[in-house]
Amino acid sequence: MRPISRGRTGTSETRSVPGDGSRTRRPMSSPQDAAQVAQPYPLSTLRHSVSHLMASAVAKLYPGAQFGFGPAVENGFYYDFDVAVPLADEDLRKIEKEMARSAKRAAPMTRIEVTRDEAKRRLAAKGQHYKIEAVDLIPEGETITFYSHGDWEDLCEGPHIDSFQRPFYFKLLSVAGAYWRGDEKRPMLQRIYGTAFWSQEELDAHLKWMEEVKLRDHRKLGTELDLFSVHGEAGGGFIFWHPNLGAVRRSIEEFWWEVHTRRGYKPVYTPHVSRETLFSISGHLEKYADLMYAPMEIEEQPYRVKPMNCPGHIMIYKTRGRSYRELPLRWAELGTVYRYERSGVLHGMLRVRGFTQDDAHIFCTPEQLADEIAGVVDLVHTTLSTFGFEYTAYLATRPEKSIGEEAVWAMATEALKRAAALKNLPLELDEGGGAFYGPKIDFKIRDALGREWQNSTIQCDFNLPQRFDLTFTDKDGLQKRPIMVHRAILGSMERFVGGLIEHFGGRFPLWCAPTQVAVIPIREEHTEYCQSLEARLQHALFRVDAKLAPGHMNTKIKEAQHDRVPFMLIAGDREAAEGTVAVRRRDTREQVVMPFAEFLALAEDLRDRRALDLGETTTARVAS
RNA sequence: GCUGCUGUAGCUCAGCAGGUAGAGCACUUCCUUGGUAAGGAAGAGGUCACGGGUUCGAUUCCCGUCAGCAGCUCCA
Repeated sequence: MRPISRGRTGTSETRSVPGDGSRTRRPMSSPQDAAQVAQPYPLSTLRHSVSHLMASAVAKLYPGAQFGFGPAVENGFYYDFDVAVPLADEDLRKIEKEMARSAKRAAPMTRIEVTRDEAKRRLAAKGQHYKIEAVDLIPEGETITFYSHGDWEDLCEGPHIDSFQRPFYFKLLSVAGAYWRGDEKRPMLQRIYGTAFWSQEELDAHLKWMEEVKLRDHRKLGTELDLFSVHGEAGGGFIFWHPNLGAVRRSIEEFWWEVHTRRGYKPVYTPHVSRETLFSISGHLEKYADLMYAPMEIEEQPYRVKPMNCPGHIMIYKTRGRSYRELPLRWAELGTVYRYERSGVLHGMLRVRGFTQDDAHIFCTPEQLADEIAGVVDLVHTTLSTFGFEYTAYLATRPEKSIGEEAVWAMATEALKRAAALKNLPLELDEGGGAFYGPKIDFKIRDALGREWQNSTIQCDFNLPQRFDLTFTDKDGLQKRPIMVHRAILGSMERFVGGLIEHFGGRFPLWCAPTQVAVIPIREEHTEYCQSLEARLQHALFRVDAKLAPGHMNTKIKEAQHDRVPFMLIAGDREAAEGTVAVRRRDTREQVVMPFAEFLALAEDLRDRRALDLGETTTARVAS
């Protein structure tokens, strides 16, 4: 299906939607992909064919163009070109027009088989040296084919649609650089992304979905809702959390500590800077040197800012002898780490240089491993479902380059499997995807827009306990080595909250919304009553925005709507006299009048059980 | 880091073939006392990202730096 993209698998085909910034946040198929009506060819075949059509248009418009690969991808297709001039958006429109013309002119697509030499001869005749290289990537013994339409032909395994006479709808979306064969040491080509569908409706729906993605972009909402900022003066990749997002984070942290405390985790705090020695014992200096910041000198000793929290937790473990009686130890830290990321990869809150992991380490015996992992699986479920995420779990097994005895790997992998089985967690297999120091379970969550990202992880580690010579005294009096489990559920506060902004489109559930209740007086003389509402709400620990400044009620309602405040309480003569409030929920224009105490009880209930919705009111009368 | 693009008021953006700038929203003040998404008027706000260069003169042209955007490569 993607013959000419042989040699490239996976990652790049997940990047077709603008606004996507990281591999851990791949856009999945938009809903339209699934909705297509029965066609003789899969959508990907159409898209791949359309990429050929695009290539032929580029060949015509930009003589001398060299061609790379042009596969169908998740949400469309791309083709890489080496053309002398940088392509801009206007060029895309030009190419689209030429595509439409040549689709009419040169409708049928035909396939021919050639020998390896013939293939190279044909490509050499056109001076297509990337394509000649591509021929060499085709395994010996495989049939080599060209597909053509009109006077354009392309090395390609197919399949393709039979003819551009079939109705189809396409759009070219963006252009950006891409290294030839994904190798940064090779020349950079220009990649044009596009998409195609069988019907105009599907194309429109997809474009609309892309618009929605753009509207929800956490960077856009970050400005619009006064959530966070980054500053040139402070350097890229460092997030400044504004009070609004601070409130969101605090709520999440409280929730996080709550569920962790329930599961027997204890808080620890470790320094941000340590002597380099610590990281050379841990091996980070060697393994992760390129992501660590340069040393700073303190009294002639090199110190480093921490890229990970684990060595710190290990220091605590090692302060005294440990008995089997006290295992498992579960130590948690919202630990802020700093990692060097190349400037070009920084992306809002999703890819930064300083971030806070919701980290924890479990020190346990091999016998305890499965139960401990099962506990984390529970915790992952509790946490993710609170935000309305569905997820898939992947068991990542031993990679080629790894350390540790086979028996230990087998034991830990078995423990992961057993834990999953215990919790009825289906596991997909990620063969050889484990860390070099142990197997793991990764969780991929699916957000409200159908995009997938990876945050939660449970990793067994045989390496660090060994490097730091961790021991515990077992029942039999022998010194034994504990297993260390690294686990993060949210991943990092930055990435998780950045993703949450998009998942909720800025409309946070009540429990973590920046402002939870707006109080709006109808006239200035209702200020006093509104102040009393504000005080009572604040006393109940709600974040309240009492809009008491002079100004019109309508404007205040508009502001609260803009800020996506879950509840608006509006109060005038009647409400002040009766001790009631007119409650208006976000996303509806309806209001219900109820006694303030009733509202308070309702809101507290929604908040305290961290409901995703804003509830319903059945008892109160609808305001006239 | 690489390729391409971008940086003008708090935000969204005009403008300038080189003669130091404008709109809407937001903000301030005054008027408006309004029952569910923008009442009216006036005002304030800019070293046109920063540093060099070319020029009589640079926000505009050139170079560099910083930051951002779309990707590539790599990760929570």
